[in-house]
Amino acid sequence: MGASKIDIHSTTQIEIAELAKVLSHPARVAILEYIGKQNACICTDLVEEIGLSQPTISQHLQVIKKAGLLQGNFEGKALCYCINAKRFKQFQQLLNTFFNNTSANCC
Amino acid sequence: MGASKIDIHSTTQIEIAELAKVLSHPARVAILEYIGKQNACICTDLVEEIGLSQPTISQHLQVIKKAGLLQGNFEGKALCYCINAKRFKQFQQLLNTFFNNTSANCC
DNA sequence: TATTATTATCGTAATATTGCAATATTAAAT
DNA sequence: ATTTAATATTGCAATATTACGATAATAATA
Repeated sequence: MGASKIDIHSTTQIEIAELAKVLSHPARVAILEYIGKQNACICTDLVEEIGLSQPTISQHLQVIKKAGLLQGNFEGKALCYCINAKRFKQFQQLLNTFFNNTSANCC
Repeated sequence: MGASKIDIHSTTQIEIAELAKVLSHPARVAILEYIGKQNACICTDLVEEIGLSQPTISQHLQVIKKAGLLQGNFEGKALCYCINAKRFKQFQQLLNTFFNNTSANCC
């Protein structure tokens, strides 16, 4: 096969996986860190900041965007990327709930 | 290409990505949830619990193990899987540090 | 309107992931 | 020592991801 059998899992499990996938590549971690560090919204220099080609950065941005973690102006020149704080917080809470419900109680 | 250019990223970024990759598949989220829910260490019925074949479950367990999130007895019969609480906590803290350092301050 | 700077998309290649059937390995029990 | 129950490994097919060059699209500016 190869494709995931997502139909056998709960919606929460799927959402955790979808969001975790965003952080599952160091470039996307770096992109989020960089955008978060900037006070301004103009994030055009990600390419030389991260060290990957412009199409690759754009592709990574799509992944982050698709998960709802970015907001702003996405077309044409003078882009404005910034983190969707609400969704970002939601992500953090989802993970912390998972962590706290999954603590080990043996060994 | 296809392979990741991991050499251009910080060790923290790589570690976040490696750990996030564990949660980037709903089956692995489900496995961790199930093992965490058990009070005992014997977790042999993952196959029918999750709904994937035994080799597939085993493969997912390797991924979780490789990231250091499981501990116990890994060979032969009478397995004893449980969550490595220390590493698990470390994972949670790593993510929370990332989240707290990456909050949005524009838009 | 033409230019320019910036981002997105397309096409393609290399690698990784996901899944399972078949088989091998392991360790306890008979 | 054989059997048995449980997990790991191998081999393979299908799909997904990662990366980049070339090109298209976008919107502000000259």
